[in-house]
Amino acid sequence: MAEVHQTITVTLNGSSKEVDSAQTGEQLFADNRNVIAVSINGTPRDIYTPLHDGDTVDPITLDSPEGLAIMRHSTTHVMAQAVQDLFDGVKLGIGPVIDNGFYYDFDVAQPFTPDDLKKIEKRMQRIVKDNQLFRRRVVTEDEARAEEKDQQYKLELIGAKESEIEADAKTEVSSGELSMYDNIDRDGKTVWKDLCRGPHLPSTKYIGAFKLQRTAAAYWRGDEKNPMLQRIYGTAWNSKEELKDYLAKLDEAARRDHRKLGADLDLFSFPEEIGPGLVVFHPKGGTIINVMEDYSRKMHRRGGYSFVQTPHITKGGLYETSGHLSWYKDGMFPPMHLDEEFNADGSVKKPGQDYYLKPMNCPMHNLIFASRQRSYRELPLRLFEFGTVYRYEKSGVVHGLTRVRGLTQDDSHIYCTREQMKDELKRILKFVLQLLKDFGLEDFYLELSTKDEHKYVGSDEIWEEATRTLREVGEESGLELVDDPAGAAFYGPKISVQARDAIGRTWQISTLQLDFNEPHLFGLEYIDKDGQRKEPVMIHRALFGSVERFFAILLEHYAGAFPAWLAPVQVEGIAVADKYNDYLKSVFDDLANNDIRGEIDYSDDRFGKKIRNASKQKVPFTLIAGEEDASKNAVSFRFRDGSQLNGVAKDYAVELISKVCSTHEQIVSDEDFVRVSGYQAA
RNA sequence: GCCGCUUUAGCUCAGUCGGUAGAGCGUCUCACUCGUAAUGAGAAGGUCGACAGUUCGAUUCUGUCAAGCGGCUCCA
Repeated sequence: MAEVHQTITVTLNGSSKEVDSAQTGEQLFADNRNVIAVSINGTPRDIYTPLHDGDTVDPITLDSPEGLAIMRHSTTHVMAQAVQDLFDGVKLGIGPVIDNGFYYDFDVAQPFTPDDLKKIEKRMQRIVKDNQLFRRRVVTEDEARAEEKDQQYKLELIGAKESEIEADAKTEVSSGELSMYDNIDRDGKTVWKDLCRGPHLPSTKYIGAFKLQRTAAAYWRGDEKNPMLQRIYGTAWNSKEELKDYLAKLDEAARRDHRKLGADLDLFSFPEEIGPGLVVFHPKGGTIINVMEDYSRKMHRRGGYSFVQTPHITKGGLYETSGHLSWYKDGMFPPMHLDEEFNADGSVKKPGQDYYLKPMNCPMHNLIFASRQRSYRELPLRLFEFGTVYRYEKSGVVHGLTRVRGLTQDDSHIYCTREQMKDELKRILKFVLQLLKDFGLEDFYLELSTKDEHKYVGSDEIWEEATRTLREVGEESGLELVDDPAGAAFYGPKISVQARDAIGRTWQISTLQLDFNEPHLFGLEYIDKDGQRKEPVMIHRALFGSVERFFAILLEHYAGAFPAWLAPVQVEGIAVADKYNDYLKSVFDDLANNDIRGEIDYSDDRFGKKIRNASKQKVPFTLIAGEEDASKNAVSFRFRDGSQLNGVAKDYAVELISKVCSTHEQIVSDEDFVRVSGYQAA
């Protein structure tokens, strides 16, 4: 077939350009070897994709986010090829790009071993070295079926409607047409092929540095009724340095793991005798929890909240009314059946009662609201409690302090009128952000979770109003607002506050949920100005979320080096020799009288060892006393970075420490200390 | 709950090709009394996760269970 050359006009770098119709991105951007694909009218395509008159064409370079994703996706193809080379009868699932890397799901006879991963990685290196071309080939549905006849999972995707395809699977079959990608070796032979939407790199040589990280199992299409496939996770970067940096970041995250720090710093444990997901806080962890709760109580007192207290168990009827029993029965501990009595013939004389551990505080707060007639003058009524709840989390999901079976929520339910609700929500959001900032988190964004069509109660109108109100509050906050479709609880939409920690990870922390349903289910009402009974609106909110989880987040955020106000031991005392212990004790008595948490190391370790221990325990301030200090009635400070402030008069030292511990400042050096305390040299 | 891996002293980990175990740190004791990240010596500490099975004999092999880890699903 003879090629018909004609001149077409494309928009390139914002200006029109006339080019030969045989030209593709490959020729247009030939001078920049970093261009590995093109964006045609906003859609990423392979670099050799034919252009048409009127197209807007932009280069996609390897170092752009799109380019990096294309490189990672091409790497998963290489991985799949390596796996099929090395193992027989492998069926392919899907192989999408994820944050920082990629995965591919395989149906194999035997799960992969760490050794297998090494072999696969080696094979991948060879494929990359071979410099195979990635070539796209459009196929009809019938052709695709014929080519993938042994690949049951691909066949399923070929048959699926666009709307039935999960986000991750769209890398394979979305965009209206089906295509196969062939890997072609130097001899022009197709050595491997995969059903894929693309785009891909021009060839494997553009693949930078990659590493296979771990294997895991995953249900086909994320459904636990489907077969389990073996997933291999990998990460890929444009250079060895970037890969190294990324792996270092993972190491840093592992170093901060709250489970490890919790043991190292003697903060908490999960005794096997108690059961999975049930934590005990040791004295130091308990101290931190107390400081957190005390501060939170103080802020809530100032914020116009009323403190309530409710029991840990209840008759089941309460959760039937709220709907939790029908929605979350599997997530609740099974009931205790009490007070059942039988007749002599074995028949039931008295049916008895089912009592449940409470999974939620809201129904109990509703009963407090309903305990007497309420006036509009009382609204907004803000009930607050550190409420401990128990949830029967499935065995495989329990994880450190972030997913437990017993947890304490800093839970509040706010009852207000529809007119008040928007202002109240804004007020709460402000309150939340202030509190989180006081704990040292600074970088936030919001997520708006909307109705799950398969899991909700109440009318569409109510959901719309609630969602619209939350969206307005979110938008007016000035923070970034991200949508989370179908993420809401069954009773109402929510805004959650996401915070970035010291190493850039995001955590969902506070939630604000708007609920028009529960007040109705519980028949809550107040008497309005006009004497009419009206239904209040209810706002559910937790700021820490769970105290345990927030504790874990802080622990990881600070890597165990808490600012002084939160630190379990604020000051460690180390005498240069035993004979100065009594002198040091007099300083620590003064500190204790000023509510400073101090501890003297009376062990018979040597001085250097005591310094090392205090340092490993990440105590903010170490006070040292030896001959030089005692003779001058002074002490010497040592800070976390090893810097010092020597010969500070004893009383002045106590004053300075009291002052800095009343702030929320993070102090790591003598300079920080001088700045925050206002220290003046004598 | 599902898939895979793991479980040896308080912690981190060696080890036994089936004949009931060892180090470092920590703990305790003694000596040392020392000025900024590990003083020295000694001692205690383990039914080798639990229960079955195979075996003359099981920490080791097999099975079941439990707990932990990495994921999946779930998360009011």
